[in-house]
Amino acid sequence: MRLSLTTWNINSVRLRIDLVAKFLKSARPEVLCLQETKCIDDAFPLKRFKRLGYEHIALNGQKGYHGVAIVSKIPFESKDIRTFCDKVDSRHISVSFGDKAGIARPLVLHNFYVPAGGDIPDPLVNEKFDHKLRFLDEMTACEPLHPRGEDRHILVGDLNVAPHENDVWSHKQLLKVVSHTPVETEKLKAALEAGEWIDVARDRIPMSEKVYTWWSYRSADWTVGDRGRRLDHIWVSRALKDAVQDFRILRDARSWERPSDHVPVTVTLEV
DNA sequence: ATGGTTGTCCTACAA
Repeated sequence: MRLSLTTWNINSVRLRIDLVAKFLKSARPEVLCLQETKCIDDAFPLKRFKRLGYEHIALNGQKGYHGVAIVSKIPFESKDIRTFCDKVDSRHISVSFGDKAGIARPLVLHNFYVPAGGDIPDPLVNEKFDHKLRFLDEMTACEPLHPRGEDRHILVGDLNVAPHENDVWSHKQLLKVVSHTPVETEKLKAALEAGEWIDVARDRIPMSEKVYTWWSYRSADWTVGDRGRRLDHIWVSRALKDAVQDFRILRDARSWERPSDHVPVTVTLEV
């Protein structure tokens, strides 16, 4: 069975529901993981997704900020929500796929929205950066994020860290910019290694090649200088490494009308 | 150059 799965920080699902519909109609992934939905669950555009054929929906929203969702064409067995750093922020949701979807060996999917961390990369002065670092530490320590043996787990989301030199437009110029500071990149790599995850983008694309999924709104023309960062990630457990058939970043979506600053990132697996 | 833009929801705040 082909399972295509997209992660996309949508920066308000209500404002951009037409862009989401446009994407789903053309790409038709089985599963879409959204971050920064920015609405309470009662305000989520459920009917629109159902009309598009995405009838199975798991929500963890909050008013105005953050918010994650998983919308799916195939049914899931169970849903789980975790909290981090003793906050009620909506930054995680997970589901598992199994018999109901015709999948014999279970698949567990985690969708994350890691704190952005504010502007100043010093945890002593900037509480938001401190929160981000503690959040990453908790991810590393979180036992359910340590798939072992034949466990088939997928972790996606806006992790708000660009871990490698070629995950940013200028390694040198971004070393003191939140998202690419050594303390963050080391903590993200620690989380990856603790779970023995495969970073699908870097498993498929040579380290020497620039790869971005986000371009700031704070420039008149996002294409000038191609000043992007790779903040959105898809990780799979080792048991799924050879199941990966395709990986793509829909860069074009950054040019759509009233776009999100992030673009959809899709993996296709043979499960 | 130390700016710049966007979204939520009403005034700053988070990203």
